[in-house]
Amino acid sequence: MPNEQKISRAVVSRLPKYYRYLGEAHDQGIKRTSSKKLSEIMNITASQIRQDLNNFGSFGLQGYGYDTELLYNEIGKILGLDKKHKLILIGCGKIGQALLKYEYFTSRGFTFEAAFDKSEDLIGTTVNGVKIHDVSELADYLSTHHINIVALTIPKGHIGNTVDIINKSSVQGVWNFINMDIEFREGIKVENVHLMDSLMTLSYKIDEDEIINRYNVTTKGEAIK
Amino acid sequence: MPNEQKISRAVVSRLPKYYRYLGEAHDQGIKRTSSKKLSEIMNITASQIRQDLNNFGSFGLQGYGYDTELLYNEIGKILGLDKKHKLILIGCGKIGQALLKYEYFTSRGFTFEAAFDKSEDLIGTTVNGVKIHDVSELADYLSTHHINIVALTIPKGHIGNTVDIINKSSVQGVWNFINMDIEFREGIKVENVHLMDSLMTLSYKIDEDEIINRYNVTTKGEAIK
DNA sequence: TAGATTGTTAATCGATTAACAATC
DNA sequence: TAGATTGTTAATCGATTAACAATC
Repeated sequence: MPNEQKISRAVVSRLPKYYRYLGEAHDQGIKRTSSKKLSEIMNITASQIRQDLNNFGSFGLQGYGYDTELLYNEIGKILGLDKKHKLILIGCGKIGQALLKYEYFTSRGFTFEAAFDKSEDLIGTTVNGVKIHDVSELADYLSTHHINIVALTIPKGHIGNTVDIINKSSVQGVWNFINMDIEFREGIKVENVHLMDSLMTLSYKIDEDEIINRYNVTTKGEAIK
Repeated sequence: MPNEQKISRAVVSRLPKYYRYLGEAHDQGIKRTSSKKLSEIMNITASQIRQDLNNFGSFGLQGYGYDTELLYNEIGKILGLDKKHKLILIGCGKIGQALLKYEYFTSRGFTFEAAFDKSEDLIGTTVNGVKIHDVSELADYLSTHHINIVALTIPKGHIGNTVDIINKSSVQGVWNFINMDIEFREGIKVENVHLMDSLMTLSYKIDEDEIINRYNVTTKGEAIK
């Protein structure tokens, strides 16, 4: 609150990657690492790694480097993985069910407490131990259970009053798989997974050289010569 | 080739977003727009929008703005959406099947030609009209069919020689849902969907203020006063 | 001790924002 | 014509890289 010095999104986006590589190193029994060693396996400069870490503290030792496990755990704490996170799922289509079944989330402290759908065929059934409720019970559920994160996996056209219900709850974050940007109330953090955007980006990359050339030649005089 | 002036990743990541908003405006019958109007609905500065577009050409008219449909189509072309893309799916779990069923991909020219899995229960069946083959036929399939993009949705531990097979094929891009960074041969473009990273990022955002405070107080002297 | 590597400051590079002439 | 808005150049801001003193 006093020192509201935000960390840049570029840094934050690298944290899970550090966590992943440190976890692998730790699993391989590597007790000690350094910004130089990490930079080689991660394709990030050693300087950037040290700068990134220094946003949060000093975790290394001069002349030695970093203790793999210690750094792994520290980054885990920065990412909030030392806490339990309670999730609910709204929308139990294929993607939603995939999330319910992905054990890796549970092992990192993210557990689905309930799921919601409007399909009669799904309501009352259970996926990986998680019960699917009628979505009409959503507002009531959220007012009687403390939930940290909502995973939103309903089709774009079926949102209805879901956003309102979430805004009136004490939910802290929304993991949004719907292919649109949704504004929630102040205080609710949003992380988007826009699959269509991702696929379009891949399509762009594939033809990038050709595309740049096309537009350079067409529109920029000097590019012809 | 002559003017290999790469476009920054920051710009590229905004292109699908422009495409999305322009598509919505077009659907609403809005014939004409401007960097100012777009900036208001997209929370991007007008200046940045104009800079981004100018990487590819001049699509507007002074004093007028942009023709919604024209700009929509131009960005579509930049993203390669004027071409057909043939995909195959490797790994027919829940996420894979979700991809097979998502009609929006097809409507943008991305079609799944075949799917592969190792489960006896799935081989020979069909999901949304796409036949599931034995993964042992993958190398043979890729050598006899021209495929642009591979969607990789197998569990981390079951990769086997899949990467080798892809590297030996003429595939242009890999849409990777496996929670690890995979190096493919030169020329194959990769787009990652790291769901665990995404969820960790959300977890970070939720506790961001607290985390920054914790580390500031602990490690930075001046933050205490 | 000599070598290694951090934490951190300074330099560079790149991306975003501002400004404005051109012109519809 | 007057007003609007582009395309583009210049200014600013922020992120990355380089350098190095501190020190294990």
